[in-house]
Amino acid sequence: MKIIRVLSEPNRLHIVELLRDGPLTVGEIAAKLGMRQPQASKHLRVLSDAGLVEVHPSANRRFYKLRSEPFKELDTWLNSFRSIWEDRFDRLDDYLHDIQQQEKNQSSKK
Amino acid sequence: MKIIRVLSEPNRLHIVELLRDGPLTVGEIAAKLGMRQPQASKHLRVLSDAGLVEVHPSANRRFYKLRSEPFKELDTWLNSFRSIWEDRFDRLDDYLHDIQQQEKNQSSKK
DNA sequence: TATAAATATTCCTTTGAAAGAATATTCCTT
DNA sequence: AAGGAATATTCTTTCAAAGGAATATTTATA
Repeated sequence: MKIIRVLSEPNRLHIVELLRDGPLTVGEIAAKLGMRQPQASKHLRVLSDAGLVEVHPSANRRFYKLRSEPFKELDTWLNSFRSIWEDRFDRLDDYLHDIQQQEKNQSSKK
Repeated sequence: MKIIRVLSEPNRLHIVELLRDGPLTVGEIAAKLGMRQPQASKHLRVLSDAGLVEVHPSANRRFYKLRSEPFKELDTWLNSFRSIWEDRFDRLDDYLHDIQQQEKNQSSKK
């Protein structure tokens, strides 16, 4: 789950969202994000090391493009939580409520 | 997308995965993760501030439980990247699957 | 080949967040 | 009311990672 750690940096999240619409060069990314080129390169290095992007050199420039695997992985992980928001979990509230009642009764029992 | 920044800390990711199986108290979490109680409390504070968990006090203890909204939000965000890893052939299947999910959600919403 | 454009790397400084330790708070039990 | 268990908070220290600035590298073109 490297993707989460890597995307926790706001600029990198932004870069990934830019690349959602297609590959871009370093310069284009730097310009769109209002950052200097070295910073863009550094963030792209981190993204590349984590496997989130791949590079396609073209003449002078380098196009960065999203890779799918990390997103698939995140999707799989997220799916393991799906039962939580499909509201099968609400009876746990009742369970906790029962616990509270039991303890209340015990304490007032003597 | 606070959820990504909050889950970038490994211990917090671990806590969330523990809570996937149901609510736990601070002490239980600290024990299972081999960390000291104050650290557990501090991480839970961060998770709580970000809306990832909610608290259910019960006598001496406090049960922490996952909230669904941030996960839904992450799911929505992730879906905006789905075209990247599921091109042309699978599109129809995904569309149908999404429709089914939507109907499921609607019916459980009431 | 020299120069310019695009990109990468290195070094240094700064900053934010996590850990550690001690203490405070809350609530139950006796 | 006192003591104890569970949890929260505060303060300090530590450390990794991001930014800034300068420079190196690569590739194209004159």
